[in-house]
Amino acid sequence: MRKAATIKDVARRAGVSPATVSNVLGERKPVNPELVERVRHAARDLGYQAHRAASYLRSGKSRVIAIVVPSLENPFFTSLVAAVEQCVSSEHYDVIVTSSRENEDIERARLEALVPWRPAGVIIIPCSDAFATRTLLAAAHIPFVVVDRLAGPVDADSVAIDNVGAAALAADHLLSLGHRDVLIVASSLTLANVRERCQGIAARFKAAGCRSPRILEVGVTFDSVAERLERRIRQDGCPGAVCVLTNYATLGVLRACAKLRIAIPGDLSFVGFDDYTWMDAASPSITAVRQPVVRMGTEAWACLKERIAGKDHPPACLRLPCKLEVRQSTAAVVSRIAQSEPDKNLAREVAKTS
Amino acid sequence: MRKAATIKDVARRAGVSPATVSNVLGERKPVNPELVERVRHAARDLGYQAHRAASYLRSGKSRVIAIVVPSLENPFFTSLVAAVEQCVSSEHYDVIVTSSRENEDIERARLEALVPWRPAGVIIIPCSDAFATRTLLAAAHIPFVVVDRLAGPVDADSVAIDNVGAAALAADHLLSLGHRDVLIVASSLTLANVRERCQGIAARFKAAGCRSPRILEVGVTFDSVAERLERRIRQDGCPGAVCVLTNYATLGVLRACAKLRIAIPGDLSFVGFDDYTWMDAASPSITAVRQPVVRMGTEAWACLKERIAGKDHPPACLRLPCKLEVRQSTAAVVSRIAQSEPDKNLAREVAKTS
DNA sequence: TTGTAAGCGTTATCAC
DNA sequence: GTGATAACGCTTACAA
Repeated sequence: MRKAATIKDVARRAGVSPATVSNVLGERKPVNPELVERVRHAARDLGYQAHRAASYLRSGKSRVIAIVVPSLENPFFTSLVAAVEQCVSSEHYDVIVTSSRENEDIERARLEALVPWRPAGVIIIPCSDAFATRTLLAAAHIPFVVVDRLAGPVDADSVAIDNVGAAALAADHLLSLGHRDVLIVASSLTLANVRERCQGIAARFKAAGCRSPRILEVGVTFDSVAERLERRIRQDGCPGAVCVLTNYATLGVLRACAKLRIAIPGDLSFVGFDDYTWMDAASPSITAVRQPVVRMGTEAWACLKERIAGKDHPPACLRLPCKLEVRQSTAAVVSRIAQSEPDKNLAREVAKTS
Repeated sequence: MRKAATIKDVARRAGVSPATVSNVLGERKPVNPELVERVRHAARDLGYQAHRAASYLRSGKSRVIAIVVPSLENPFFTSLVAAVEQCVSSEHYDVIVTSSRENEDIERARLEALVPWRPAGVIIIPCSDAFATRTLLAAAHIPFVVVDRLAGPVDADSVAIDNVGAAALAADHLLSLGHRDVLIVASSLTLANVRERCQGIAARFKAAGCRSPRILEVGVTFDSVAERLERRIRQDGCPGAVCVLTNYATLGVLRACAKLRIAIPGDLSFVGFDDYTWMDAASPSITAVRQPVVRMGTEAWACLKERIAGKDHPPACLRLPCKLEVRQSTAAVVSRIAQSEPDKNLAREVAKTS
């Protein structure tokens, strides 16, 4: 038994034609119950499995979904992959996963490698708002859904969080605790979702009659976050609160605080972005905005499925609400002095710690 | 341009035969430079991309690697996926990813769905040592490499860490700090890798003339870990040190300690398993055994590639060394009393906290 | 209801 | 070096 059994082998063994085998196994056309039994039996005996490449080639239906994410080291993205994989596999599709490693050239190269598979559909988190690679998918007539990162109004199906609302949750929480001296820490303002989150915070502060928090851009790597935040705090002193708008930055802030011996929430109240298990286990546990990642995955798949089915409505544009998980890293402001005037003593002390 | 261009379209446009197009684009046979140019040009004009299903069907070479992991929510597994994806995609293979969600039935179902793709090879972390599903792969003559979880001597290529040595690193570290009262926390002793890690610790303690640490099994979910550890500490008091042998358990221990107000490393020294970014950012930062996950991925791919190439040597059995990252969560024992006799005061105080 | 035969897009074989 | 032609394993008209 060196080579795998083919449909002809099964047909011969069951004493029927290949077409009948196909009809039985694919449950396409009604077949005489007796033959069904014989075919099923023969298939089982031979361990027959239809060759997917062959059936796809003939039928034109591919049963493959590709998912492209900027990184497989970021739990937000892998959770999305997990969610999609679960939906999709329950409907007998398989998932090709690919990472662009936050690099547009890699994104393009990976997509070029995917197109020849002619997947039934693609779910993609582009590594930049420009999403220049969309032309590749459009040219190949492959339906796709954009998740998480998208610039303003897109003329394609998209699923993301309500960025403005998510950030507003964090802002309201800090405002209600009396914080006015807040620093926003975000990866890069070139991403529209980050800009929207900033707007969400600014709007709430404005509504509360406060000046907009300053923004610190810190890049996408863990190290750059910690380093730039550290430099900022050494220069300008420690703000009363930090609100992070991208998940990687959350860890960088914690490291910087640990290094500078800034107590959370004593010296600094802290709101993280994304909600991971470790945030609940950390001491103090971290208050954070939780993205509905599983729902994002299921909604993206729902969108995509419609397109695969050939539905031709105008682009869907889903914006999902987030939740704020309030934990121990945020506390009420105690003195009015500390909030209106950054603590110069701490700043000086911190500067010595080098 | 409703349908994608085929090789025939390119041939017609370049004024050559399909065979020549195939030879040019696949760089199989030497072709007249002038024709090469014409073919390349025509292909570019038409945006031609060879249909992978068709080429696979004819050539029998699939360029797909499947990777099966027990979970896509565990960073150790996703890092492995990331590592493999990077290796494999650089050699023009694509990756089908599938999660068994720690369930043998799902593992079987997913593998049954994969086999019809006839992937060139499979990299799998089985969800149990039994790895009953291996027969599926063997029957289909699909080469595979087992990673991380394997029971004793396997007659298949395997890549894992040196479990005994990894745990010994943790044991030596704790011993050198004067710890004798150590509690081992592990998911489940039904996994051979966990048993080996326990042995590694026991061996070092024996060599140091100490009694073997007790072992607490805590299951595979975050909640069960925290809950069972909490119960244990309330009953028996707080040990001088905890050594965790599975990555999920690391977080559970931290949560339990936070809840019981056990200070790390003041009351309890703590060694985690696996080394994630958050461990470095946590306060205190966490001493942990680091698995060489990227190397595990590259080695698994190297093994698999040999099998795909048809090499027929006896099964490779790679065991990679781990490193211990010493950080702030472990400290030397201060008083001799505290170490030989668990602190009953703490235990009593803790019991009140309910 | 079942069988026959064509053909999906590619690559391999073998003439030329 | 190049081009017909067949064949990969399957699905699907269409004929019986």
